[in-house]
Amino acid sequence: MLWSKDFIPTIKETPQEAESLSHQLMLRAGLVRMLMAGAYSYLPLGLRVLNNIQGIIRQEINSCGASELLLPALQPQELWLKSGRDKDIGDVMIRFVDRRGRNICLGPTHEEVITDLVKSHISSYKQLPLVLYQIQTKFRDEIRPRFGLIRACEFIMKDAYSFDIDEAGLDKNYKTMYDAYKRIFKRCGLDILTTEADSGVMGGKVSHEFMALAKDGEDVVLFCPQCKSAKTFKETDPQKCLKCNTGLEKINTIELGHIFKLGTKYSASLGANFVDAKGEQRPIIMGCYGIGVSRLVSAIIEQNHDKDGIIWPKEISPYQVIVLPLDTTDTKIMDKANQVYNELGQAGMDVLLDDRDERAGVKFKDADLLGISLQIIIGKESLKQDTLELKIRRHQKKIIKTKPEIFEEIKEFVNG
RNA sequence: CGGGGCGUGGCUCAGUUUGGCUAGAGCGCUUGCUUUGGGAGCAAGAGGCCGACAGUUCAAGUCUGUCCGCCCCGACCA
Repeated sequence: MLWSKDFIPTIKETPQEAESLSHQLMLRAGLVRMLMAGAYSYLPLGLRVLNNIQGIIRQEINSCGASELLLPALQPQELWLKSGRDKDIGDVMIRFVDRRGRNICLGPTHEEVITDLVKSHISSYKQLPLVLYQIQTKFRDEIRPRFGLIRACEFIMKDAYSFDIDEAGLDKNYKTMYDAYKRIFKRCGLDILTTEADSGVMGGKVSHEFMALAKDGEDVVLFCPQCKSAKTFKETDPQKCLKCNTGLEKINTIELGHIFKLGTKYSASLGANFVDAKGEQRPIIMGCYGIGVSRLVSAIIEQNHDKDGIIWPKEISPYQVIVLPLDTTDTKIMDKANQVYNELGQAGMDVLLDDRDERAGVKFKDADLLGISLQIIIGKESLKQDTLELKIRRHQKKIIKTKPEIFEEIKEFVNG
């Protein structure tokens, strides 16, 4: 992609509307723009990041034997009355009456909808277990949207649901999902803690949260430096670890994922039963597994940045390489830049060419701000010596070698 | 919803305390010349009903009231 044809509005100064660091960098790097509090437009670069995150999630969740589907955001409120959650969810759910007088809501989550769907097509233990998931936009009229994408009223969630004949099956799916979550967050370059958590509105007995350490995070978690374990406490705060008696530390985190053993809460209330081997009707045993996909973008930035801007983990980087010709009026430099750009593209790389007629300083600053993993700098020097200059954004390390050698370095970086 | 802060060209802000006549700066944008490896220099331009409405006054960006919007702290959550 050519920068001049793309839409990457970078901002030099810190926007007044943003206080938290990830929010500031997202705006400055041209990833998102606010439409109103809690609702954001994803610009081309932001969408690329989002797609990369979703790609990782799909790979890992598919490998758990789950099938992706897509449920409607529009839901009948009736389902929520049946499940008994209508009152619990309260005003967080966006409700309206359509022209036919039906009471509709915009889905804040989809346990009811998926249970209703599965109910009419699953009738035998032979059809179970089943794991379904979707990546979809959720709507919640949050009491206070804040920190940009961290708490938005419209956000993207990956929500998976497991259906089993017994607790043992649920335990197995739960563990599989738990392990997949660990892999997902690792590939996203995130340092996370898992905590035993309160199930809240979701219901069920057991749940775990996946928390990213972040200075600007809104969730305070109690962490035991000895056991490396953490717990969220809603009311009473113990001073010391219950296992080893070490003093607990309070740390700020962002909740990225939450998984629940739901049991029969939804299957029982909505009548999702199956016939077991003995011919008896029993409610399906369910689990649900959420990841805040758009929230991940913020968390990744919180954990991967320096004073100059974002440093994307390589699988997340909106482009793998950015090529910086330092003088667009010099045809030799531009020829070389175009050549490198084309060859990298032919080699299957995602490449951005900064073909703007800007001074070198502007290009360096913007490239560092965007945080694309690799930069190829083409100026008079590299032209004279017939070499290429590669800069790795994470350590700002510069490598000057011949073109084939640099291409080899890039390959190694991407695959290594 | 309760508490606090803010609202002035696209962006960051000054000016508001103590009302005063054509509303400013820097960045960005347009044109020209010069520059060209870490957000260039000079020159000439374009761009504003000072968040909205109502009031006080000879006079309101500035004072009063109401409303709207955004940010931060609390309950909620991925």
